[in-house]
Amino acid sequence: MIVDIFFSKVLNHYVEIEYGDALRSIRFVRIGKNLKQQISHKTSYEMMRYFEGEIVEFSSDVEIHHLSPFEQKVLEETRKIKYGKTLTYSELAGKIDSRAVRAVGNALGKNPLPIVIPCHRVVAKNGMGGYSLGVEMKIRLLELEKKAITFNISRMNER
DNA sequence: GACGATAGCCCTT
DNA sequence: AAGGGCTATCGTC
Repeated sequence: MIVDIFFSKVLNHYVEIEYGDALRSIRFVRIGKNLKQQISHKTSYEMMRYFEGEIVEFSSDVEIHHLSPFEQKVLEETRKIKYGKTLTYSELAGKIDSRAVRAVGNALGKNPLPIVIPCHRVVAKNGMGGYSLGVEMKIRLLELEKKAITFNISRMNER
């Protein structure tokens, strides 16, 4: 088992990424008890670039087999949401042929791999909805992506 | 059975 | 127009 760690300026948090056979868990910690950066895995580099404002699609395999079938379906569907896009809880439910809108929210709350499984891109129909790591962080992530997208568009228009 | 990271309706100010 | 109460819905615990 490997644990990678680096500091994210935008979030003002350390990011701890645990690998087993595949990507196992991602956690954010505020205070580093003299944590030193340690990066050995491709996904960790991708995450660093993500936080720098690059438009990144994550490639790694993901360990979620310990979760219920429903939760796995929700998270797999969430994974398909493209960078900078958002979906509502009910739209996501519809995609997996369910009307359990609130159960979707509950499943997302158990997401062991935030960012890589972009649960911050699932929002309420009228408003932001919740986020297990605090709505503040959700907002910051969505803003990061919005900026990255508009920056990219303005670069395209330069030529 | 109760509880949600929901949503829609209906009522009041 | 904004906010509060009520209810349908359904997967977890």
